[in-house]
Amino acid sequence: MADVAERAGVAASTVSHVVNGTRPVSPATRERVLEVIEETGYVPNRVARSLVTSDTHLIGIVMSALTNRFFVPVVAAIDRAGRRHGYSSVLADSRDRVASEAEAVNMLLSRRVDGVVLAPVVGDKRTVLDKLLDEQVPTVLIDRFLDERFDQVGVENVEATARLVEHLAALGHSRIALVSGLRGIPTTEERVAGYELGLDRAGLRRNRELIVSGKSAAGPAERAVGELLGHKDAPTAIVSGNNYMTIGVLRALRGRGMRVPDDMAVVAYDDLEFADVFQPRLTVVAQPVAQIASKAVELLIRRMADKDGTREPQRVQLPGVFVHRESCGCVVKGTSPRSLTAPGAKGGGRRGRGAGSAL
Amino acid sequence: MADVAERAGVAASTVSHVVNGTRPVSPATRERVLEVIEETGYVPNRVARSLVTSDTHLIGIVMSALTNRFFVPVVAAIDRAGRRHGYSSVLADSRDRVASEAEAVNMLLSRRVDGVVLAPVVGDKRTVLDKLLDEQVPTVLIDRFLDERFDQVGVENVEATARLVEHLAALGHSRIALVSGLRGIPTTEERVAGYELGLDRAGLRRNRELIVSGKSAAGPAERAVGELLGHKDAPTAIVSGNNYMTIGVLRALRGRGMRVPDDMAVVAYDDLEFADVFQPRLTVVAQPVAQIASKAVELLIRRMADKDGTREPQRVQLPGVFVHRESCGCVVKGTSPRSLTAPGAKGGGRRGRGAGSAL
DNA sequence: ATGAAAGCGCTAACAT
DNA sequence: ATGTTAGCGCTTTCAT
Repeated sequence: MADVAERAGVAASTVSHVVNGTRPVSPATRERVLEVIEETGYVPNRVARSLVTSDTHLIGIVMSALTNRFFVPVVAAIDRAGRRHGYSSVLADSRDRVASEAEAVNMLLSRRVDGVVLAPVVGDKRTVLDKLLDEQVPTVLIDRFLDERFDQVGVENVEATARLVEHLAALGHSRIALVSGLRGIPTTEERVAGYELGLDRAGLRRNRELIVSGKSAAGPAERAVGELLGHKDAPTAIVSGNNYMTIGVLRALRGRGMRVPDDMAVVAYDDLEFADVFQPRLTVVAQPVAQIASKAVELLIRRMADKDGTREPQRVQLPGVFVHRESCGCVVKGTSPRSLTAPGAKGGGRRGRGAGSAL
Repeated sequence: MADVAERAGVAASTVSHVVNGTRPVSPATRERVLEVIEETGYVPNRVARSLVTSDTHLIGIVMSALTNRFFVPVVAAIDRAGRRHGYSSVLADSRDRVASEAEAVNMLLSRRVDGVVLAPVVGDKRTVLDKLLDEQVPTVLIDRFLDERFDQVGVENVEATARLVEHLAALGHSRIALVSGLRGIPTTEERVAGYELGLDRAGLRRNRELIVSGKSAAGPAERAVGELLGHKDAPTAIVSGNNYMTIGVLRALRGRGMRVPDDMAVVAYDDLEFADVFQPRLTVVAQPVAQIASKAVELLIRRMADKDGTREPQRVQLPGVFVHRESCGCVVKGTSPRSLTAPGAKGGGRRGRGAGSAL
C-alpha cells in the first residue's frame, strides 16, 4: 500500500480512502490511484484491516462434518447468504464431540470471527456457549434447541411427526412402529411426542414395544428393525425418525426380502437427496434446510448489527414439509411414475419430487 | 495480552513465549502466566499474530457449492487433513461461473490464506490461475486437469470408463449407449475416450448415435435418454457419465415404465450416496473423493513448506473404484439382497456396499 | 481535498 | 531467563 501511495504520489491514507470509499477523493487522484493499483496488482491486506477495525467479516460455522443432512445445504446456504453481506465462512468441525466442539469454538474466537452459527453437539455442556456469551460473539444455534440465551432456528417436530402417523392411520394401519433417534436429545423427544400425539388423534393405542431406538444412525436402525420384526404382532407400518435411520430401515427390510409398501409401509422424518429415484419413492417430512440456514444468517446479521446487545433472543421454528410419495402405500395422484416424467415433462429440481405442503 | 502481562508481572513478550512455546520460560513464571490467562479468559488474537508472521494458517477452498459430488466429502476431508496441521478452512463459492471464481480467489488473496485448493470452473480463463501464480500462493487443483503449472489431483477416467463398457459387453450387450457430460471439458472427453476404448477392446462397432449429451446434469440427461429410446435399434445398456446424469437416466427409464436391469442395463461413473438402497443397486466406478482431498492437502502442505518454490508441479491421478452391484444385470455373488443384511450382519458404512476394486 | 501520525495486538530481533 | 523496542499493513483522528 505504501508502494501504491508513493507511485501515485499521494499519502497512504488517500489510497485507503479510494479503496474503501470512506471519504471524498478528487476524481483526478482517484483515477491515478486506481491506475496504480491496477498496474501493480495490489491486493489490500484484510488482515491488517481487521486488526484496526476489529472486525473480520468472517462467520464461523460449527457443526459435525458427519451431519451430512445439514452439512451440504446449510454450509452452502450460510455461505451464500453471508456473502451477500460481505462475509466469508470459516469451517470448524465439531466431530460430534464436546471436546472438539470447544476446540473449534476456541479457534473461531482466536480468529475473531464476527459471528457464529452453531449446531450444538449432543451432550454439549454449555461451557462453550458460556464462553461465546462471555466474549460477546453474536451466535445463533441451529438444529437443536437447548439454550434460551441464544437466537435459535430449527424445525417443528411434534406436529410433523404426528401428521406422518395420522397419514398411516388413515390408510388403515393400526400397528405403527417408530424407529426413534438417540434418547435424551430434544429433537428425538419431540418426534416421539409427535408420534404419540398422532396415535392419540387417530384413536390408536400406544404400545411401548412399537418404539425402538435406532440411535440416530443407519446401523443401529437396521438392527432395531430386525428386533421389531421378530415380535409376534409385528407392525405393518414404520415411521423413521431421521434420514440415516431410514437407510437402515430400508436395508433391514430388503435384507428380509420385504417389499415397501406392500409388506411394510414406511414414512420418514427428513428427506433424502434423490429420494424420488429410491424404490419406493419415500413419503417424508422434509426439513426446509436451506431456509433454516438463511434464517440463521438473517438473525446473525441482525445480532451483529445490534451493538448494545439489547435484543431479546429469538427462537424460530420452521414447519416441516410433507412430501407425499409412495412408500406409505398411497398411489399419489399426478405423481405416479408414468405421468411424472412422461414425454414433454420438464426435467429439473434435484430434490425429491412429489407434492409438498407445509405443516 | 498487555493486561495479562501486567497482572502476571511480566513483559508482553514473555506472555507470547509461553503461549507459543517459542523460547524457554522458567517454570515459575510460566505457571503464573498460565494462571492469569486462565482467570482472565484471555484468547490470543490470531489476526494480530498473522499480521506480523504473515501467515494465517488458513486454507482457501474454491469450488461450486452446487458440485455436491465434491462439496461434502472434499470439504470435509480437506478440513480434517488441514486441521491436523493446524490449518482452518475458508470457503469460497465459485458458483460455477468464471467471474465468481475470480471474485472468490480475490477474497482469499486479500485474506492472505496460506494455500488454496481449487476445483476450477468450466471455462476458466486462467487469469485467476495467473494471479494465484503471481501472488505465489501455493495452490493445488482438483477434479479437472487444466494447467500444468500447478499441482493437480484427479481421477483416472479412460480406463475406468472402458472397464464399465467391457463389463457390459461381457454380459452380451452390443448396443451400449453413453450419456456424456458437457463436451469440451477434459473429464467428459476422457470418459468418452474410455467408452470408445472399451468398445474397441470388446470388438464392438462405434456408433455416433449411441452417444448423447446429458450436459453433466440430471434434466438434460433425462431428455437425452428419451431421444435414445426413440431410435429404432435402441440400446440395451446405458453408461452414465456422472452421478447427476445417472439420476436423470433412472428417472427417464422409470418414466417409461422400464425396469433396470431387465429392460435396460445401467452402469455409471460416480457413486451416489446410499446407492445400495436404490433400486436396482447401481454398478458404478466410484471416485475416491476423500483420497483426492487428502492427497490435495498433502501436496498443498508440501508446497507451503517449499519456501523457494523450487518443486516441480506434480500431477496425481487416482484410480477409480469399480463397485459391482446389480444394475448391470449380474447377480453379484455374496452381495445379493438376502445375504447382504442377513441377521447377524453388521450395519455400518454409509457408502454403497458391494465389491470394490481399484482399476 | 489531502497528509501526518498514532495505534490495532502481536512477534522477533536485540539487549541485558 | 526475561525485558525493550520496532514494526507487520492498515484505518482514523486531527491537522492543514
